[in-house]
Amino acid sequence: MKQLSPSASNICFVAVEHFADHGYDASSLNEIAVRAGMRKASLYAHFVSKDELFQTVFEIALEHEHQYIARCFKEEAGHMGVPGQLHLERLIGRYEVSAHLRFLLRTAYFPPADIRTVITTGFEAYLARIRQYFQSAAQGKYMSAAVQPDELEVFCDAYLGIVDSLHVELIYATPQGYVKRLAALSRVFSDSLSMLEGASRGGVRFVR
Amino acid sequence: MKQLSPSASNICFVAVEHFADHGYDASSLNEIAVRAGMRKASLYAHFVSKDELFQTVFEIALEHEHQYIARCFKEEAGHMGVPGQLHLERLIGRYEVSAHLRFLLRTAYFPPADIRTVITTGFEAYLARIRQYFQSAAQGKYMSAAVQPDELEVFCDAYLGIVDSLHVELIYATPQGYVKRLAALSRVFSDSLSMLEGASRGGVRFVR
Amino acid sequence: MKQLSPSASNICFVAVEHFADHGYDASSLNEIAVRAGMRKASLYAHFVSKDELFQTVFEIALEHEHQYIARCFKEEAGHMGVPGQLHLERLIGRYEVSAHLRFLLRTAYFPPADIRTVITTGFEAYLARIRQYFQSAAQGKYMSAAVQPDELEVFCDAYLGIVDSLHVELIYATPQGYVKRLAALSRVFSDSLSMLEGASRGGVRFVR
Amino acid sequence: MKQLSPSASNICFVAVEHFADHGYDASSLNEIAVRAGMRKASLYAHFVSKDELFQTVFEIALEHEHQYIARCFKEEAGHMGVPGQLHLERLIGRYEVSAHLRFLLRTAYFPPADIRTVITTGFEAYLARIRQYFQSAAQGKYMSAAVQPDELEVFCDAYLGIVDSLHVELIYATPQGYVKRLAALSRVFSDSLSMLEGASRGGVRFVR
DNA sequence: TATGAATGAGTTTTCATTCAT
DNA sequence: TATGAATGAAAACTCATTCAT
Repeated sequence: MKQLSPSASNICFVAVEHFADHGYDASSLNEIAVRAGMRKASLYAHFVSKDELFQTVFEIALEHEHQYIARCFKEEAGHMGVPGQLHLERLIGRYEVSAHLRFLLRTAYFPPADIRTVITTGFEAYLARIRQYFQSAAQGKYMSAAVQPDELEVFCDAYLGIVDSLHVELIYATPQGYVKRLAALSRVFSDSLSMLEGASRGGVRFVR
Repeated sequence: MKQLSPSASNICFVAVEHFADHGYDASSLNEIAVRAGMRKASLYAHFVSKDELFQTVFEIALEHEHQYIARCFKEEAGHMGVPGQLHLERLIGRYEVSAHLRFLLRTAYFPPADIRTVITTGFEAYLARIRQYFQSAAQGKYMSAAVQPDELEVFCDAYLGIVDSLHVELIYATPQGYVKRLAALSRVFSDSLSMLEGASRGGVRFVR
Repeated sequence: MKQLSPSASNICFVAVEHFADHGYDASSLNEIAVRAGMRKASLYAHFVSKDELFQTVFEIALEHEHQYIARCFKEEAGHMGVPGQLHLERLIGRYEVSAHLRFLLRTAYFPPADIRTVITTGFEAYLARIRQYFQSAAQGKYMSAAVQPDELEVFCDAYLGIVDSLHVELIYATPQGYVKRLAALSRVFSDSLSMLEGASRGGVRFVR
Repeated sequence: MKQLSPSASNICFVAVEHFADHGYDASSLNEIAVRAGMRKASLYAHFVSKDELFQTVFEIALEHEHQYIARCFKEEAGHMGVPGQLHLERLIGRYEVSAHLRFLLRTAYFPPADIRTVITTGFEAYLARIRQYFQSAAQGKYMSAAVQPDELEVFCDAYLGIVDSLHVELIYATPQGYVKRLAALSRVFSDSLSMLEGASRGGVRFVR
């Protein structure tokens, strides 16, 4: 990712919000420009087209969220509890705070037709990263040796499924809905995890 | 919902597809008209505005999917297995076949700003309906008397969470992804359900 | 002027108001039709085009106002006072009450380009009629033999000028303005008339 | 009134003519643009809407005619003769020469519904200015001390009435008509004025 | 006589993009 | 790097008119 000038950065900063709120089609370069403190034509000194701006913003958003995910799982490292729990719990706060995440989800779910591939590729990498972190955490923690690789795969899939489910809840529902859904899915998830180990040793549960 | 003339119906038929594929903003009345075999101006003999067309299409889509859901759960009635299983398994087929469902999800997740409320209200009713069916199925089946109301609530929440998770998978991912996710979430879900009953009687599992 | 069917009459009745309020260009056949209790297409069973409707309405309006003028001057016949006084005094009431008059003035002042000639010709006939009535009244009353023909002509011109001046006041101003203007112009007019006869015989004045 | 760029000025120059000839509704931005040597879309670099263009043109027209009126009465200052005479005599020339005046009258008489208030307010100020000038001239000239304030008011009203009457004549009639009407109203007006002073000193007459 | 449906031409307006400065 | 001006293309929408029924 190439380095951006301060002006270009500022444009991107404004643009993420705008694209996140309105989507690609309903976003106007004019509005973005004005909010960035310049005229529409000036954007073209920084980006060759709406598409390029959008893609740049996408890369930045990806980068931001990649790093966020890394921090999130790093912080969790020492903790007990179900792997990935911290990430799930913080998702709602992150969503409110990070236009990058809001942009990312909107764009990933319904990418502009012309750049579908780029978007899809990027977002899959993002999810793969989450999966990777979860997997490591899961392996590193309590599942040590006993767990079969294909069992692990199942829990990775389920975890990502839960992540997406919460994403959607964030997109169209209320905070109360999010909390309920998080509780429900966490419960189910940890129930299942606990069965892995056998009731004898006592399952790990998400706690809220 | 008022009765539509054949022409108006045809327009809607074309429009669902179009809106589902491109979203509200990127859809052009011109294209819809041409695909419906008429000129742009003729649309206005049937719908007073793009908004009205869109909302009509939304109502139709809701109606269609309401009925689909009803059929789906009705058919499942006699079956054994986890409640709502049939719905989940058929989701991918439905998504491929029903522009109404594709339209519904896209619209619900990112509604046009001007009619957000209408859309949200309608979609919440749709989800509430699914929850209702699941709940009935769950009560009617194996959970009989023993299950506490708040436990049931949790499983309803989890079920809807799974539904949304699969929706998202359908929207941005491949069929393989869908199958894996369905398996994973089903496994987790039925694990958790099985714990409800106690290991003694042997848990019910989703089977694929 | 051809006889109109009841439906056609009703359309015209609605149309005068509409044209008077919005002018030719800003009037829509759709609105006129709806207010006349039918659909746009049905208008064409009665009039071959917007133009023809407009012209028919114009003829009707002319006819109405011709008759009104006749009544007005006839009623004045026996009265003392300045000739044409009654007409001037009643103008404001007529304007409020008669969409035909409002239509007539608007149309005469700014006729649709395509039918300028027709309109102009018609309206000039209307003014000529007023002039005629005024002239007769003037001759018949106190100006008897002594007044030179060219003097009479001047007062005719002045009278029509006053009429137009009041028309304009009605069009763009308030009732108070009308009253003031009427008083002022009447005063001036009767002053001048009174000089015709010489102070000896005592001038006739408009009185309000 | 904000300063206009040369392009914007040129557009306005073209637009006054167009609006004066066709009125608001029958004027097309496309035609105005083309006559101004540009494409339709370019207008929007200078004016945000048809309304804004129209209002700007209205302000310009008002300004122009305000200044014209000022010049007219200033030039008359030294003259003998009836106050406001010069203005009346030059009206026809002004009307032919000044699209601004033609625009002003058309717009004032039948303003677009949406901006009626703005138009009315502006035009009333224009008329008030004329009245003011006339009043000063009348006071300054021969009416010195003897004339009662309410008498003066009457002549102001009459003068404005005459102005409007001539306006209308310009709008719908021929130059010959104008000349006749001017003569007639001037005669009547000066007759009445002359009565003010008493026959002894000899009245002032409009002469043509 | 009335109308639902269709349509060509035209409306105002928006937008991404270009280019000379 | 920034911008004012211009523009082609397209948007949503309106309108008078036609025509089969």
